[in-house]
Amino acid sequence: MAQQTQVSRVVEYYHRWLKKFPTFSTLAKSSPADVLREWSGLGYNSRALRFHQLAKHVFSEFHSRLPQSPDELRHLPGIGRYTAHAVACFAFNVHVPVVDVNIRRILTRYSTKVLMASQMMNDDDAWKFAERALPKKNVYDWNQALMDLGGMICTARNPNCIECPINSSCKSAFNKVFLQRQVIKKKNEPSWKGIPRRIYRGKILKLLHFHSFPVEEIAGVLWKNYSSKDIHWLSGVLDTMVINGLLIAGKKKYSLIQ
DNA sequence: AAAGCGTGGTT
DNA sequence: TAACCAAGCTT
Repeated sequence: MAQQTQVSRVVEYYHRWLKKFPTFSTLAKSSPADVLREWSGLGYNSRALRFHQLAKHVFSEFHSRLPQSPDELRHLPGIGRYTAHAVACFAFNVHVPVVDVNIRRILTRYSTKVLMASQMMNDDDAWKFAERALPKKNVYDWNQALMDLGGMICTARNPNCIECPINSSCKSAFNKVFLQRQVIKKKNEPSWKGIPRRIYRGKILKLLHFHSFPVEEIAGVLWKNYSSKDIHWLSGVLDTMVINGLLIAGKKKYSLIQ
């Protein structure tokens, strides 16, 4: 849930989720529709489907027990390098580093001498650094502390170097030029009628929470009036969502997978 | 391997 | 207020 999402926003979903799906078994036996409805509002809906897939896999193949090593965890759907290490460390107290966006930012700032480009250290370098810096004991606390430092002090914008416990050895402490502003890169994300496609996808998914609709009715909800080109574009979006496993296409209607 | 993915709070 | 940002991952 916390992938690319603030923990503060996750907390309530986390508790609701565990109440509804207390075990891998219950999650595995639920429908994608249930899972997506419960996830609604958190964003990145594919994560919910992958979590569902993960639960099915862990339930049927691993007797509802997660593996404890990052290498094994990594094979599971939705589990990448970060999450594998985070679960290993925080759930099973395995002696491994963790590199999330906060820690990568800290490591970058801490070790960067050249302040021209406010580029983040590349992922492999960050992981090597984190591995090398890992203490012999209390790795759980170490990783938590770094993430908290990144979240509360060494923030992306306006880091509070004055209160930072490592400001005396940090290469970019108090350096405004470097710390002020992050890289400005434009996404140029796909859009239609000036609205990003992901916004449509979110609306569509929510619209289909409890009813199935044909393309025309979905279009009617999205736009006051629409053309055949709009229908064509929308059909493409819906088909992609079907491919993504978010929807199924019936004879005439689209719906969640019950 | 760069693009694409949700949403809501902050600056 | 438009742009940035967030316990990343998949294709």
